[in-house]
Amino acid sequence: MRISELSAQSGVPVPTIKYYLREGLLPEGVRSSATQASYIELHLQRLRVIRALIESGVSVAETRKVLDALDRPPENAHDLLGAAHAAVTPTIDEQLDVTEAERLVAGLGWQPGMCDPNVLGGVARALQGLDRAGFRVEDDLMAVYVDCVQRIARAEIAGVPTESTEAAVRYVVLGSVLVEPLLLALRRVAEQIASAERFGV
Amino acid sequence: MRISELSAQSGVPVPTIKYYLREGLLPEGVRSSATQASYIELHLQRLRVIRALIESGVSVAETRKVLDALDRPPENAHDLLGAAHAAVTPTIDEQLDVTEAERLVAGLGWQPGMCDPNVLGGVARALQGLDRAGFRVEDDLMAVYVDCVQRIARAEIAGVPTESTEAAVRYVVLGSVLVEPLLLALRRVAEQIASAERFGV
DNA sequence: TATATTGGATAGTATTACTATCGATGTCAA
DNA sequence: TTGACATCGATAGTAATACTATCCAATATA
Repeated sequence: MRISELSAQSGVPVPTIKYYLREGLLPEGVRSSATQASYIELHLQRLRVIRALIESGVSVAETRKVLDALDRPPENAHDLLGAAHAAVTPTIDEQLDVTEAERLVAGLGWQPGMCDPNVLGGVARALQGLDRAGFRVEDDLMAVYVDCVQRIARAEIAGVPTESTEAAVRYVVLGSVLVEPLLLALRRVAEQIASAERFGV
Repeated sequence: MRISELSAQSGVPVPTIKYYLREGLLPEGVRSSATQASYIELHLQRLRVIRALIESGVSVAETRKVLDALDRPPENAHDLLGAAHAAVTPTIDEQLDVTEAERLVAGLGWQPGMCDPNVLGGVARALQGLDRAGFRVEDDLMAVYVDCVQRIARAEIAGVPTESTEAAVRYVVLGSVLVEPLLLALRRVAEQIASAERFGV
């Protein structure tokens, strides 16, 4: 497959594919001469993953990190998940108070050192944003949030395929990132329906 | 309060405040002369909301729409939620197939016309992204997602305060948008914990 | 052999979210 | 009252991001 066919099959313009090659998102094709390289099905798949990530709001730089995690999977599944999360979680600054976040995730069975500091910091940052905006989440609602994410996470982790590392890697890395827009979109639909139920159409 | 004090109190630089004024995110202060305006507590609050939204990943243009919904609330709470969702949901293009999305949200009690087409389209777009990336969500996991967002949405809508329109507006508009980062962050922590439980530390 | 395509390099563009500067006007402390 | 400083409003500049366009020499392909 030449680059023009890769473009036709994927719907991604040739200059954009070249850009992804330059940025290291897409591995080079097999060079047959100075001005020829051939691409295979793998490149097409990868290109689709790239588009899905970018359209999910993941930046090019983060996409590269996610793909790196896909390509060079850490020793075990747990570190792999950490790598995927680290790729899409901005690093936090030091002066963020995580005590409230720690208290909150204690309800998830969290104990010190149990997860990536940046991921915990993400909770702290979200709480800070709510607080600064003067928005308070009631305790019982927060309990619902915590309980639901726990159910979701357990169902997700229970479903990690074990037949091949390859499959597990895809599942964990893509699942943690690509499902996010789905969850947010579903929540909006559910909110509109619940609102219609309560306030009439 | 002069603009410099507004800046000091909020931590937002003066040129940025001027930018928000220009963009219509922040209402003008009371003009006392050609080169003087005074700002009140309301401006400080509004500025904090603006920062919280923008740091949640909402664009300036979307933030303006969210704030418009806060300021000129529609007749009823249901339309209000729709306005908030519309402000942060990109409009979808026509050639998106929503049949799969409709089938999915049927589990939420959805029926045709029950929610904003763009919000439903958001589900369709998320499903398309997963599909294009070759990622399949198993039916039982999807059922957990649907069940959880329903529980979350019902708890949220049940908690809408009724004592004042002002409070209801804040709750619905900010709650639907500002809670998103919190949910995603909590899910990541829950995933890491569930992963640690399953695969050992 | 004529035409088209490719790879690689470089430069240009559109958008977003600020950030800086300026001049006329205005405030306030000494 | 005088002089330093602040403010408003307008305009222009900047940094980052994600492409998009153009060019050239080197092949392919018809």
